[in-house]
Amino acid sequence: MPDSAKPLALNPRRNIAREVLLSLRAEIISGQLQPGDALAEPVLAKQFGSSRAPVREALIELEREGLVQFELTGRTKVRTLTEQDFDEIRDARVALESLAARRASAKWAPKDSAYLEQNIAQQAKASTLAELSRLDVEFHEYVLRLTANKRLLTLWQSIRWQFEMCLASTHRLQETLACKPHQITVSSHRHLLAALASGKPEVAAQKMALHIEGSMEWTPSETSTADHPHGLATETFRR
Amino acid sequence: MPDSAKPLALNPRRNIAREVLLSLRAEIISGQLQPGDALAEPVLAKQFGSSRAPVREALIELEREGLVQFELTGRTKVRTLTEQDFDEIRDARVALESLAARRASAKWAPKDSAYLEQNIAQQAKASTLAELSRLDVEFHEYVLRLTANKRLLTLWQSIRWQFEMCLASTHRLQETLACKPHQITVSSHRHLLAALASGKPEVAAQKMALHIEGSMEWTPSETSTADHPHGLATETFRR
DNA sequence: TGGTTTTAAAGTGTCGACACTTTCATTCAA
DNA sequence: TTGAATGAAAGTGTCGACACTTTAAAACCA
Repeated sequence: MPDSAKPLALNPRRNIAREVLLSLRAEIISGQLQPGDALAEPVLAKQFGSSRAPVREALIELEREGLVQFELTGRTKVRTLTEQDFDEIRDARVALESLAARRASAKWAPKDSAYLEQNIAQQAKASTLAELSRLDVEFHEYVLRLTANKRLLTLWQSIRWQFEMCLASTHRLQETLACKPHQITVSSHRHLLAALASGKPEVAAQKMALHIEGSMEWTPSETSTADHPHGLATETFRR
Repeated sequence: MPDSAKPLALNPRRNIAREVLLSLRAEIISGQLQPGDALAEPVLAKQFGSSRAPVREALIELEREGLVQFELTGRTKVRTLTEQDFDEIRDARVALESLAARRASAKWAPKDSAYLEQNIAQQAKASTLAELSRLDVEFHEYVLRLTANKRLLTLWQSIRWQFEMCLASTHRLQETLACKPHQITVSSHRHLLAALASGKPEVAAQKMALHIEGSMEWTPSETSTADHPHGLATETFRR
C-alpha cells in the first residue's frame, strides 16, 4: 500500500508528556499555580485525563527547569523563589549571556541589527507588561542563538523559565505601581544593541553583563521570604 | 511502638532509577558503551533486572547530560561527540567558569588556596590519566562550589559528564602517545591558582578562560566525524 | 479538654501489559 | 540478480495495579 506521499514524514508519536509539561509550565508562570502548591501525580493525571507516567515525566522536566521542587519525602511542590534565588539567576544569566554577546558580536551581520531593532520597536509599542517581557526574552534568545552553540543555548534555556517566573511575579506587583516604564527597558536594549553591533566583542560582553544586572533589580515580592532549605537539585534524581 | 531513635531518619525510598543512571553513565564514560551503541529500554531493563520505568528515567537524565541522544524515531543511542561538540563544551565551560572564577576570587580565603594546592600536589603524583583528570575536575568543581551559587553549579554539572566523556576518550588515545604530560596540567593549574588567589577578580576570570581554552585543544578522536545531525535537544522532550 | 495512639487516605516508586510504530529479514515479482 | 512487498521481531508511549511510605484525620485514654 504505497500511501499518498509519505517520504520522510515520520509519524509524530503521541506525546502527552509534552502537553502536560507545557500546560503546567504555563500555569506556574502565569501564577495560576502558586509557589508552594502541591503537585501530586495522581491528581494531575486525573486532571489531564492521562495516566501518571506522562505527568511524572513532565514533573521531572519542570524540576530541571527549576519551576518545581522535590521534597525529601518525594512530594512535589511549585518552587518558591527567594531573593537569593533571584540573585543566582541573574548571575547565571550574566555568565551565559556575556559570553554569548562576545561570540555573537564577533560574527555580527546587518540583518541581526535589523531584527533586533524591529524587536525594540515592538517593545516601544507593547501595551502590556507580559508582551514587553515576551519581547525582552526574545531579544536575548536571539543573541544566544546567534552564537550557534547548542550547549550555550541549552544551558540558557534551562534557567529561562525561572527567569520568566521572576519576571511574571514582579510584574504582578508592578502592574499597579508601574514603577518601571517601557522607556527604561527600550533605551537599555537600544544601548545594548549598539554595543553588540559595535564590532568590539569585549565591549559587547561587558555591556551585556551591565544590562542584565541593571534589568534584574530585586523588588520585594509577595512570596514569603520563607526559610525553605533552598534545595535546587544539585544531586541527580528526586530527593 | 516508639522505635529506637527515629527522629528525622527519613526512610530512604528505593531508587532503582538512580542506580541505573550511575551504572550507565560509568559505562559510557569508561568507553564500555561506545558512541552509537543502541540503548533499548527493554534490554537494559532486563540487564538491570528491573522494569522499564526506572531505565526510562535514567535515559532521560542521560540525555539532559548530553551523553545520550534521542533519535527522531524515539530510539536512543550513546552520543557521538564531534570536534564541533568539543568546541561547544569548551565555550560553555569558559562562560560558566570564568564567572565562577570572578566570584570565587572576590571571596577567596586562605583555606581555598590550601585545598587547591593539595589538589595540585596530588596531580603531580598521579599515576594514571584517569586519576589526573579526576583531580582536574575536582579542582574546577571546587571553584564552582565556592561561588555558593547553586544554579551556576547545576549548569556546570549538566555539561560536566560530556566534558568527562571528552577527557576519557582523548585519554584512551593519549595513554599510548603520552603527548600531554602531567607537568603541563600541573603548572597550568598552579598559574590559575595564583590568579584566583590574587584578589583581582578580573584577572582570575581571564586566566580561567585561558586555562580552559589551553587545556581543551581538540585531538583527533577515534570516533568517526560522522554526519549525524548534531541534535542536542534544544526542544524539550524526546524526538 | 488535651495529648497520644490508631486508622484510613493520599502519594510515590516500580511493575507488567497493550497498542502502535519502526526495523529488519524474508519472500515474492520482474 | 535485483528490487519491492510482506511479515515478524523489537521498541516506544502510555496505561492501570500493587507495595510501601507519608500525611491527615479519627479514635482513644486520661
